[in-house]
Amino acid sequence: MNTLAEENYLKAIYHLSLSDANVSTNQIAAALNTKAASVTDMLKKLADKELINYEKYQGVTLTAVGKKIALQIIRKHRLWEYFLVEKLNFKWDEVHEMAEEMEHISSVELIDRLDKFMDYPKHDPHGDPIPDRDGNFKKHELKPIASLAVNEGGIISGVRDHSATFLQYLEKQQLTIGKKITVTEIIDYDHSMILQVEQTTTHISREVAKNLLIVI
Amino acid sequence: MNTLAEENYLKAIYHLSLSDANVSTNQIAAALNTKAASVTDMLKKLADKELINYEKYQGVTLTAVGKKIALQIIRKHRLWEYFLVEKLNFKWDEVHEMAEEMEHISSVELIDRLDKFMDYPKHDPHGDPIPDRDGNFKKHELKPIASLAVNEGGIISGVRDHSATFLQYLEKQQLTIGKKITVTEIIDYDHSMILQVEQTTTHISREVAKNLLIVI
DNA sequence: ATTTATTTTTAGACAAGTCTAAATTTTTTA
DNA sequence: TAAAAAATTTAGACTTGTCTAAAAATAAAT
Repeated sequence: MNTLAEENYLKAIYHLSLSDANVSTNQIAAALNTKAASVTDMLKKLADKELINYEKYQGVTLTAVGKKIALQIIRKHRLWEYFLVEKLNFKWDEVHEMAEEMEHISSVELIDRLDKFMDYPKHDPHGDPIPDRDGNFKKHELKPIASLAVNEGGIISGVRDHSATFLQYLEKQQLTIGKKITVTEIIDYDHSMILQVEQTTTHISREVAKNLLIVI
Repeated sequence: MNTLAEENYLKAIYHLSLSDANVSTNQIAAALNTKAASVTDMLKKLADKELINYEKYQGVTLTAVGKKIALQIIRKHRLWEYFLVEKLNFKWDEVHEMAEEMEHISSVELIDRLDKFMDYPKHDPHGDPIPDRDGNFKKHELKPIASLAVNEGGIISGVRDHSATFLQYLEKQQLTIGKKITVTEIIDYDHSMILQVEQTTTHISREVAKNLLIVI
């Protein structure tokens, strides 16, 4: 199998390649809190194992095999997050670090049984889709609240920022997954938005509106 | 915290020190499938961290701190084994390897919540006691069936050999935790024993009788 | 009580993964 | 399009944990 470091690189490359097809050395270094020189060393090893396509100075993409491994790790991460929240009653801002460790437990049988135990959840506590055992998942169309006009709305279904502070803020404002929201006003000056959230009214900054995702 | 290797050494030393107060380099090497030279290196590191008492050529004992860490790891191992068997329906001979990985998940809060989720089990699927969060557990008096005389008996409550092949054999013979057994005959020639196990009669070798433990 | 055998430690080496500093390539900008 | 800036790679070093081979210490045996 692959080492812990290799798994973390593949996962980071996968996530980064969602926004940029070609992932750069510096992007990876930033994501993994390491130095560009270290990344270059590892990229060579991953290329030798044919898990990434790598040309010096040109950035990387995952091979089919590399992508599959990355998706298995993400599957494990998200299933464990679901377990921690739904079975052990952790809050959604508390589970990331633990899942970072748990995603490296190797047994496939274990994760399939965990999936069954929880009745095959489709999304983790932050709304991110959980790939099935073959790495497939359907990405529903998420858009940031910031992209809405007045009187438009939808169901809160995901976040772009997964930091604990952002999640805690949302929790406090009751802006959690599943809530129905409608934009009632957009302030010209700073593009902040006033939302109708079920019974109540909330005022959010553009920063927040950009990081909170809905499905229409 | 401690590295994975350090944790495995502490755990191995703990287990070995149950039979020998002073644990030798070679015993540790055998337990961890490594070489004596590697063990010596690690013993120096653990001694520097004051997790073991180590005098060259004299073997080692755990310090109070080292023992506490070892017991936390064993607590985690056994709770995860219980989870795998009771919640995910694995068989008792399938869980050891998975728990070997899971025992290194660091969060104490996680393991305490897992403990609560399962309603504070006292024993793992093999009958071994699960230490509480402070490392305490009461060891009930287990004795091998081999030590019994005719007409004596008890409740199967543990195993000395944790290998999958032994556990599978016991499963097939219905010699599982909780079963009440009585010795009906001991064969002089090979010290094998005939047992009454609930409704049925089973013949076991001395080898098996030495590795199957009961409480009277 | 020496010699022999066993156990343990030391010395030196290696792989994985990381780092800093310097060199090289690519990109940007004037 | 040449010079400056930014990004990337190379070179060499360090740590952790492991190994083999040789040396040293302890235990066993004649």
